[in-house]
Amino acid sequence: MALEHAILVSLLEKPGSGYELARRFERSIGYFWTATHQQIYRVLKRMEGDGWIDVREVPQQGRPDKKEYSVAAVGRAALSGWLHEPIEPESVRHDLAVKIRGAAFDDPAALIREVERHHQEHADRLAHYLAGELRDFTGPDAPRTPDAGRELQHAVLRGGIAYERMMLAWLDDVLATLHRLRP
Amino acid sequence: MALEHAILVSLLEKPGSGYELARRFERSIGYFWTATHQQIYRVLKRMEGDGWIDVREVPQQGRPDKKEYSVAAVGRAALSGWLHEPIEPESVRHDLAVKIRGAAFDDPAALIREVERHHQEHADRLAHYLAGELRDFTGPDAPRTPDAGRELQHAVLRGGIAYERMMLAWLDDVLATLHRLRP
DNA sequence: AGGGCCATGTAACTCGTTACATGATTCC
DNA sequence: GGAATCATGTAACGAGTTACATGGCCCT
Repeated sequence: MALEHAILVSLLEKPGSGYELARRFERSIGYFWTATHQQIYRVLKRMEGDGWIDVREVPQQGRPDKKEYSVAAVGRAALSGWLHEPIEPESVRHDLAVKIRGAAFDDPAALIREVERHHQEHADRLAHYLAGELRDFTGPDAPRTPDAGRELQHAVLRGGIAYERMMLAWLDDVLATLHRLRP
Repeated sequence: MALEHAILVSLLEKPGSGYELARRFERSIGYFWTATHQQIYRVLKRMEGDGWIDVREVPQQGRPDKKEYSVAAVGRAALSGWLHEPIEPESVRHDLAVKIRGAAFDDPAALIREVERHHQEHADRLAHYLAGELRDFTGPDAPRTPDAGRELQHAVLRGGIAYERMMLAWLDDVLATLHRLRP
């Protein structure tokens, strides 16, 4: 539902091709929304058909030509409309929680490795976000000029950081529980 | 991908009908997985066809008859297999984060109401989880006998609690940011 | 008489994932 | 020579959402 809106926001921040959008969804946008290039190309087609975005063919040397998309007036209006209508808080989906409750009917100790893997993955993500924060917001090379857009991006990033820290603490808790259950 | 496994876990904890499963997915299971009754009935059909679960028609008085499902040996094996294969940590999806970044191209102050609504909703969920924790795990009426299944359920619930607390703190942060950006 | 709960489902649609496909350039 | 990056897509399938449908019981 919100993929088209996420694309609009990203294109407003900076116009770009489907490929570039896919890369952004792997990086900065990735900590609150994910999408593959297949999905993105499909949605871009539809958005173009609906007049939400404009395309510009950009010939390039040494690499394939690309289509650069930018937000049209209709798209901006669509985004504004969406921003003003209320949405429901997301419901969470945690495969791992299903596994943890399922472990009661299997071998709980066998889950330890899996939980440790997840712990590592979240630690990596946290490190990545913290590096980004230092680079773009709190480090010495970060811009000092006040900018609403940057402030809001930073607030979202802080959300990603808080999420990863919470997950790490909880996974520690789960690991302790699993160890306690061992014979 | 994990809905069928979530159903298996729930049916192992206690057999029940599609309707009862739907209710559980609104309550206890709801803090790590959601599903509507339409989805559940569809998947139950498939699982029954695959021999994962057994059905028993239960005639009732004063209410419609129901089909009580329980996990068959094949289903137990399927769950065990799934528990032993690694899964990737979930990627997050946050509509609200899209909105916050989008607010830079609209009126940031208009988002305050929306963020406050989400704050309220998460506060409600937290209160609900804490009440459940007191009732089932930490209160005076909670069972005292050591039980691996209960320990694991409690660990998952602590995850839900940690998540809601994190969200509340982050939404406070976002609100402060939005107020700071006001003229 | 009307609303809510119990109980089961079908149908249509959108969204997301996985696999397949192509082709040039750059770097090691 | 082979892998990685840039760049765009199609096709098939599985998962999730929304709307519609039925019908009896219980309570006010």
